[in-house]
Amino acid sequence: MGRAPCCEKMGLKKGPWTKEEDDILINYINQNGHGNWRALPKKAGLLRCGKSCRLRWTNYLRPDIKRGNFSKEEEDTIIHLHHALGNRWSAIAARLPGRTDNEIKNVWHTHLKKKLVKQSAIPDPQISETPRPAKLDQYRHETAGGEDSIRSSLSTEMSIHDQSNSPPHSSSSSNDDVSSSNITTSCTSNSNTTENDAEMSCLLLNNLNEDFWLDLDFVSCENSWKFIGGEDVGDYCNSSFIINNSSSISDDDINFWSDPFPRAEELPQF
DNA sequence: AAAAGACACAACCGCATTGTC
DNA sequence: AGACAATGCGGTTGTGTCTTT
Repeated sequence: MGRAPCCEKMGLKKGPWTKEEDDILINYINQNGHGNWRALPKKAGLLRCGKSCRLRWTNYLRPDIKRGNFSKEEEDTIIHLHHALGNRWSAIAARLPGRTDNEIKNVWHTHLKKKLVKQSAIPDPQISETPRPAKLDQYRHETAGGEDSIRSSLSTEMSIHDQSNSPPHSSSSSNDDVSSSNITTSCTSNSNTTENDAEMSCLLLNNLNEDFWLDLDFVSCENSWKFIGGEDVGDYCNSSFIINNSSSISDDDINFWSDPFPRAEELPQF
């Protein structure tokens, strides 16, 4: 009945792996692939459970794992993504080639969380929400009057670009495509907005993460769209990128501001 | 020099999700 | 549709190492 408990069988070894065990596992996987993890230890001659083998391989022995200290850029990326995604370590790891979720989780708990608390003097180690909504509202208020109507260029349902064939909110196509840096978008006008409301809601799918749909707000800028924020997108509200009506956007189009929110003078004039 | 405490990180545990029959 | 197996994921723990007293 139910799932067989891991390592329950007598005689299965636990604890730190020895060099000999590592060598056996590496040699076996290099020759045969890992296939069925549960069956692997028996076939390879290891007194370990399959789960232990899988973790050892994915977190330590895999040849593409990058060892050593995290760079400043990697730390910044983790901080940004953690703000956006929370403790979704595997999703964060997908953005850091060669780093594992376990490693990122450890770095977060041992370094970055403390560093952030120290820097921001936030008393709660659970780094809190930034006061984004007020700033966003202020920015929206400041910019709303200068907008030309976007309706002339929008149909009720408009696709800016969708280079995948997946419909919005479809999440099945890119589960394993963590190496891709493309971001696809589809976009629909918000029927609740007024004629003068230059905002529209966009759904943005980051191909790096299967369910990383974000509800974003954009304002028009000539034939492009300027991202200004959105709901529940964490630090992505700090992002600035332009989506051209005719092209997809890539990671290169995303530039994180260093400040929590863009200052007015940093924004392009529409 | 030794003990105690702090830290870093590999590994484990158990629940959730996905796949298969 | 339901049961079971396999795998993924995040939280937690154990242990070795470093630092402080």
